[in-house]
Order: sequence, then structure tokens, then C-alpha cells
Amino acid sequence: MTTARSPQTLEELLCRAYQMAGLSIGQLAAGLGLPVPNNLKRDKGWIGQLIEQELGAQAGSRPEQDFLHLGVELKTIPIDAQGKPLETTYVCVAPLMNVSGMRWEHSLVKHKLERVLWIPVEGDRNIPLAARRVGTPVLWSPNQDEEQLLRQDWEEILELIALGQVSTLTARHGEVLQLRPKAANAAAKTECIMEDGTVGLTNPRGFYLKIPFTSAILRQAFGY
DNA sequence: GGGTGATCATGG
DNA sequence: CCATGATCACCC
Repeated sequence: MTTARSPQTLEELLCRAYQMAGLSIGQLAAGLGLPVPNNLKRDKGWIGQLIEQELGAQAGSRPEQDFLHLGVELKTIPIDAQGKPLETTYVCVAPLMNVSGMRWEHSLVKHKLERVLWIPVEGDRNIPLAARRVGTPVLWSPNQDEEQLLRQDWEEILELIALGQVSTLTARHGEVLQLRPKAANAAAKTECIMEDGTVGLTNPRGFYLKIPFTSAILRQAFGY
């Protein structure tokens, strides 16, 4: 397989992203010499990694933006025939310990979402994986309203974590940002604050963007 | 275990 | 029908 050179400028990154638009997953994979799995059941992050490679994102699992030197986070997002996201969007892991004194301005959520390059990809499961097409990219930064919504949810969730309410926090909390399990399986444990202030163990959690929020981002970008 | 990339699959 | 809670693969 080829290792794409990392884009040096935002313009170059966008140019490459636009060049992918309209191509199929099969075409991209062929160009990179990668076999296409029959489905994503055992390869859930495969499309994301394919797009990363095509655009020359740094591989690795650092809790950082994909294009740190450009200040851009890359997100592929599965959409239906109407352009509506089919899934929530993972943002980052949530801190469950030492959260007192944390501020939105320094949060990983804010940092990751400061500038996102959205790559829509057809996601209907009745379309064979190789036939699914890549859509037009969207470079997005939260406007004032969007950031306020994110901030409110983040602050509310962090407050509950600090109060030892992790076990009562569900994905229903938050208008646009939700907290959900994020782990290999339900057996994975990490430290958290308990209601009585002691340290306990719980399933690791991540922050996710709810579908109506990302749907609105795409809708505004494409004007429908 | 903690992080990345996410989608799966079923209960409400 | 679809969002929530669970899970998959890989890296370190």
C-alpha cells in the first residue's frame, strides 16, 4: 500500500478532499491497493481509515486533531439518500476523574471540534460497500450558537461527572452532545468518581455528537 | 487499559 | 423505526 504524503496546507487538503468527491469506496481502495471487506461488521472503522490514508492523515491514536499542523480534525460521516447522518459522531473520550476545575476553553471536545473536515459517505447498508460513494467535503467550525450548545452540554455533563453521577448519566442527557460507552466491551473498566466521593470503576465513556446536530451542519453546507 | 477509527443490533 | 448501549479492529 502507498503512504500518502501529508498535505502541507489547508488548500492542499481541501483540494484532495474535493478530488475524492463522487468516487466510490471501491475506486479509492483500488487506488491504494487495499482489499474491500464484504461488510463493516468486523471492520467498523475501515472507511474512516481509508479516507485518512487517501488524504494523508497521520496514522496513530493520539488524542489530537488528525492534521495538527493545519488545525483540522477529519470525520467521515455515513449519510442516507437524503444526506442525513445515519450515526452519531464520536468526538473523544470523556474524563471521569479529576474533573473539578476543568474549563470548556481547555477541553478536548472544544479543541477537536474547532475545525472539522466532514467527509460524507453513502452509508445505507443495502449499498455494497465498494459501491458507496464519497460526497462533497465540508470544512466546518462551530458558530457562536453551535459552540454555546456544545459548551452548555459539556459543562452540564462534566458537572454530573464531578458529582459522582456517571452511573445515572445516559445518552439522553445533552441537546447536541451526549455521553455514551466507548470501550472494547462492557467488561472494560476505568476509574470514576462515585456519589459518596470515593473512587469506583465504570465503563469508559466518550462524547458523541447527536444526529440532528451533524445533520444541520450538512444541511447548512449544502443548502437544503 | 487507554486511545484511534467507527458501526452494530436490539430494546423501547 | 431508530437511538442507545454494546461492540469490533488495531496501535501503543
